Amino acid sequence: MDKMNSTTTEIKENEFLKNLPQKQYDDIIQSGIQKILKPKSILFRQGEAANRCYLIKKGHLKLTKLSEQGKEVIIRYLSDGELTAAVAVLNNKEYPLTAESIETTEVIGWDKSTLIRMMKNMPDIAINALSVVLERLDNVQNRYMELCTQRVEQRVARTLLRLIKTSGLKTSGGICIDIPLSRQNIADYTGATVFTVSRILSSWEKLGWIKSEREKITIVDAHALVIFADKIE
Amino acid sequence: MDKMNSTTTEIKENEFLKNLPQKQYDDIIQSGIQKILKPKSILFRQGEAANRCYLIKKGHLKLTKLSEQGKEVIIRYLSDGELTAAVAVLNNKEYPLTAESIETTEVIGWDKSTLIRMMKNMPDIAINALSVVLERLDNVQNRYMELCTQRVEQRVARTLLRLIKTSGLKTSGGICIDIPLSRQNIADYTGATVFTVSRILSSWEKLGWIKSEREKITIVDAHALVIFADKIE
DNA sequence: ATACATCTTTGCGCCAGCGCAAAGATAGCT
DNA sequence: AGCTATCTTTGCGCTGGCGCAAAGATGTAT
Repeated sequence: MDKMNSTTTEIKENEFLKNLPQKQYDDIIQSGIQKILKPKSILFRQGEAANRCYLIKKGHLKLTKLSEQGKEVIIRYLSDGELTAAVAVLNNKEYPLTAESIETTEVIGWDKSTLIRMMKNMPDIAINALSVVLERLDNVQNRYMELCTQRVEQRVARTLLRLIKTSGLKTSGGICIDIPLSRQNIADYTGATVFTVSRILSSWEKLGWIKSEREKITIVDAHALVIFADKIE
Repeated sequence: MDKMNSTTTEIKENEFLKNLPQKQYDDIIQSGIQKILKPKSILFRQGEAANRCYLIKKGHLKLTKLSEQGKEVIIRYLSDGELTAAVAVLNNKEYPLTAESIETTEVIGWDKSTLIRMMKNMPDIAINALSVVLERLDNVQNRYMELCTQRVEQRVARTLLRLIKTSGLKTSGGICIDIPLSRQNIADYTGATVFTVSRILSSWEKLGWIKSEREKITIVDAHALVIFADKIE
């Protein structure tokens, strides 16, 4: 059992704190505030004044936005090494979305003045941050395009494949997605409804492509899913 | 007749080159390559090796992505003061999308080494760039949410209102969107089809909310459109 | 002027996916 | 063990918006 990684175009090659001398690295870690979140707790909430940005040391966060109709949309799942809420801090605004921990999650937070000071003293940090954010932008733009051009089935397939990359765990029965993931979550993430997602997953289970339990999905035949996701019709 | 601006939450408050001493400003401009694009010409194409990033001095760019099915999706319209393709340059990749000029457009381009050097010497540049990109990320995430939760009519309404902010021109008959904008463009931008967009605009024209000619739209009753865009049902 | 290309409109049929309802499955709590 | 809360599945009807076809409108080149 080991973490999946690499092999595809979406490798996590941008780390916020990469390429830094040990001394600077230590300094940065020191000047931040450590937090340990219990599962399912809120790190910050959409609409609150944004005073800190966070780096995930360990665990996973779910980023969601609430639409005016009160529907929750999942913008992204974040895992270790990723940065969030830089927007808000830099531009002195409200948090544009809500961040909730999935499991026990450790983060480091910096406030605006500290962040700015660090970036002015160590330009590499600003460059790294830029690189991380650009990667994220690219990701959302790709999903925006998919939402415009593909139908639900394909989007769900791609979503599962993406989740494998960040949270896949090899097991004897296939690759298991190592975070609790309900049908509703997938629906909120892909712009669909629970019902449709449930029907789709059921059909894939019948085909033997996946196995699923409550809030847990194991991909048995990833290849079949890849073919399906890339299928043009 | 004057350019619209401000009044709303989406003020363009992040400029790549703001807060810089004149000397540095001049230095930066000097080290870039000026280009003047004729209308409808390609600045860079999706998939090409990315060697430069660009700042728009004057004019408008249309950013599009081609889906695997060959459908064009409009990711964004950019206007003066905005930055593009930083992704590609920083991460040494291909351009993730195509940039095409709408009218005659002036840009300045920097290559990777120049950009990095500038950011290391003048951290404010990296911070500004970060701020610009974060603003863009926020924008796409909002539109992603809209695509997930709203129906075509509302998305089109919001799109027109957004375009007013960056490219609106007050005229006697209302606010005109000052770039050639076809039904197809709006469809590609909102994740809809030409037909649906055409029907929607026709109905609004009957209601007296807008007036339209070929590739040109004038908003007569912006207020009605705002009410409609915010309507929860 | 004429021809060609592109953009726009409208009718009509169709279906992917939603919405609701209701029942079954699974987990946590006392 | 039993109760409650949450998650999942499935049937069924409905519709927003797509897809196609075909005609009209507007702009551009020869």
